[in-house]
Amino acid sequence: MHRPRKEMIAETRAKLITAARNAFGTIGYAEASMDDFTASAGLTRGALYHHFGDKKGLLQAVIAEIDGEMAVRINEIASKAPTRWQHFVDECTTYIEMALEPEIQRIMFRDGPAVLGDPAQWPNANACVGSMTDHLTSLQQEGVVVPGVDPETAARLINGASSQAAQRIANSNDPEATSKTVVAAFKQLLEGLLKKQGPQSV
Amino acid sequence: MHRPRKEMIAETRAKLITAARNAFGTIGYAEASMDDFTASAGLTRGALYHHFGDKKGLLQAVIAEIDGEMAVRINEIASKAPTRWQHFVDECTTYIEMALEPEIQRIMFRDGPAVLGDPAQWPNANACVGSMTDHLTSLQQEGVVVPGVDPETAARLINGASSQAAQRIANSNDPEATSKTVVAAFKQLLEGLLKKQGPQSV
DNA sequence: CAATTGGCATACGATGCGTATGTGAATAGG
DNA sequence: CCTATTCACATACGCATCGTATGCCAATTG
Repeated sequence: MHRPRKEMIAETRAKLITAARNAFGTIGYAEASMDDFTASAGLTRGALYHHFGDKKGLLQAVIAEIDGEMAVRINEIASKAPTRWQHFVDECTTYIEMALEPEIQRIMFRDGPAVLGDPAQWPNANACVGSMTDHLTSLQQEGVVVPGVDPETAARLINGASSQAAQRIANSNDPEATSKTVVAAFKQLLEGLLKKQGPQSV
Repeated sequence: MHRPRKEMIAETRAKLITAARNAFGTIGYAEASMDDFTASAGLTRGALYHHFGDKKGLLQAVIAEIDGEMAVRINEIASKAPTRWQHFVDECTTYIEMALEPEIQRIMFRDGPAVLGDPAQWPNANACVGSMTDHLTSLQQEGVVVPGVDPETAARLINGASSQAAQRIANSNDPEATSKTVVAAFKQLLEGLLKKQGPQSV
């Protein structure tokens, strides 16, 4: 019987990540007491330090998990759109939709950068940008996107605009209406990447 | 002699703000000990609590000061460009340049949002966005910018892209070269706001 | 079955925070 | 000019949280 041991360990890690994710996503990283949320998982800080080194290490694990989930959702969008460009646009709007969740805003956009620094430097947490970069690269090779721009750079800039878009919608009095306005402006900005004439010809 | 009293008070406030700004901008908000940086200003936490209520209140004051300085620099750029659109673009690139400073990245883009929430909701700290919004509104009325988009929304999205642009340049191995690439991509995105044909006719 | 690993808890010291309270100097009123 | 009061700021205390050092028990290994 080799499994129970390994299973229990994995379960402990998962419980810690889940408990921390709940705490970080609601009251925030700084306000989350390690004693409190480890206790809510039926554990102590001893387990936390053993598995993740410190509070920042646990945050990294939480972020890696969320990033993975976001990447899955981004990739699920695939191939429903009539053109590759439209597909890319859909990907972006999906990203904005995900970014509407308070947990994602708090952990990925606010506390994460404050504690771990520039998100672009995070290990194991750039799946979404990677996906967008790939698509931009393809679109550029196909002649849909203007040749001058660096795909990864563009993906990063779009990411920044996306997160602002999501925050604006989420903090609005009328999210439904604001969403229309914001997404329209966002798509307009994306138009800047298109070659003049014939975006829908590919 | 009514002055010395008021002057001393103002000086105390200024010293606290300056000391906090240095601490927040270098080691970061969370790591900055109130005992330490008040002492470095020749004061104690008593003065801090008296004037600013708590650590967050002091951060708000620091942010208001930085925002004011950024707005001044943005407005100084005025009227050097041949067209109003070019003027707006220059404003954006100036914003990116300012955002290259580690102190601004740390306080305005990372710690600030984590501690005080969405920057769009900050009181007394939206001068830059306000300025950009005004220019976009004018440009739209003049027919340079496409009519559909909401100016403030667009300004916010551009702001998000700008901060990403700055972070990418600042964290690059070769900031000079990266700056060219990033600014080029950024300007390309801005093109999306222009009406087709004749951007330089106004 | 004995030895050892390691997953996790407990205990301790240190640090930083918020509040309550104290103090001395500057102002205002008579 | 003298007294009372305000108020800017310091000091003192208790509490929460963190990191580390240590201990224990179950599970694996040979």
